[in-house]
Amino acid sequence: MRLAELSAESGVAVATLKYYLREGLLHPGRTLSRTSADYDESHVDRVRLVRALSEVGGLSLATIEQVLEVITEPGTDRLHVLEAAQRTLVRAGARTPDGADGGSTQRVRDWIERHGWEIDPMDPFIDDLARAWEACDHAALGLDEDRMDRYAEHVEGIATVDVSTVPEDPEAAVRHVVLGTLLVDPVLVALRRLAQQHVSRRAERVGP
Amino acid sequence: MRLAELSAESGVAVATLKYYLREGLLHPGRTLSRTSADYDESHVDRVRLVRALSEVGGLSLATIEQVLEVITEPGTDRLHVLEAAQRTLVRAGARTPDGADGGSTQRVRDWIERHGWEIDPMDPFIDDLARAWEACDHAALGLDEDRMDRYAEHVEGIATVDVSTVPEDPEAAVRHVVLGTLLVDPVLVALRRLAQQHVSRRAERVGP
DNA sequence: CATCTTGGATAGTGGAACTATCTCACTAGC
DNA sequence: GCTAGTGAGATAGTTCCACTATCCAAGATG
Repeated sequence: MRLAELSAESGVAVATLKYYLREGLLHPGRTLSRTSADYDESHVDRVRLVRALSEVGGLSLATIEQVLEVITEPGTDRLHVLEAAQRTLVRAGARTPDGADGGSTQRVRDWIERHGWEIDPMDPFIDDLARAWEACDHAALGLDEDRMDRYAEHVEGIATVDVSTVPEDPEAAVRHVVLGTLLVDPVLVALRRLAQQHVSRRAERVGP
Repeated sequence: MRLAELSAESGVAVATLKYYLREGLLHPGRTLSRTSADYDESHVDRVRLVRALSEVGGLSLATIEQVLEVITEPGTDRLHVLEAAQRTLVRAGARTPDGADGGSTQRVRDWIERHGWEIDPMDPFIDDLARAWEACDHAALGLDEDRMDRYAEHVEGIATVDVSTVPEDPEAAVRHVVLGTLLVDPVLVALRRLAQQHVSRRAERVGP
């Protein structure tokens, strides 16, 4: 198919597709002549994935490029699947260069240990959690360790579902973990809003 | 305190604080003379909140302005606390103007009904969920209704914790719900990453 | 053959979030 | 009192990002 057809198929403007080609987000089509190239289903899929990561996942195009690099690159050996995926996710989530201060990071490490989770103490998501927790503190939301325990219990259930659905094939696994993490996040966020509605409505009916 | 002190206290550049003042994100200090104004703790808190919503929550300054408007505005009556909060959150989460197509929205409505949640069929988060779910479909992540049920079960637990921690006072409640939703999202996202690590490591030790 | 597309290259646009400069009143030190 | 320096406010400029519009030459189309 030609670029204009790819545009029609994916709903993305031709000029934008050219831009994606330039930026390396979209692999070039098979050049037929100086004025025509052939694109196939893989291009449609790719464009849709880029749009999904951008619009639903909220990632920047630069980040998307890195994500694509990892999930399309073969040669990840079986043992390091999750490791590779996590490394990608770390870079995908990188927001500000400045980390949380040492104190709040230590609080997270302590909490993890007390909670009984087996996590590498240098895991970069510890820093993310520390920053997010700290922000809740400043806003006086009363997010204490007890409430964190209760959240963690439910999140562990979610993670169990996540892990149980990872395919055997190592290459598919990296793709699944990376995309499953990035794209399911918004699903869970929306579910949380809906569940809050349901729960509070139920409480209202039962309560006063 | 003077603007320079507020800057030192909050770690935000003076020029940026001036910009926030111009944009109405920061309430003006008490003007002492043509060349000095007095800022207090409320300003420090406000700046930290803006930074938290921006850096941790990933909101745009325009959105933050709307959020601040709602949580600082008094006069929300007791009954409409959650409604007001949800309306704010809808606007806070608004990304792209185009919604999901009718089919995938209907699937979400059907799923909600089968799942037994009591949700307004016109709730705007249904559209968010539809879009996010659709994106997972395109990526072939195998997110079927069964897996959605399992996610929902755990998310309901999270929402129960959320609702149980909302304060009685209606004004405090709006603030708590809005900020608690926006700022705790990143906490849960980070927790999910860590929990995946923990769960998969545990599975590895038990399994092959 | 004349016209219309197409792919590729280059430059321009608009919005967001700052940042730098300028002016002028005020204040502190002498 | 006088001068040097600082702070507040206003204005204009910068940087980055994600596109978008224009141009051109080669090739397809009628």
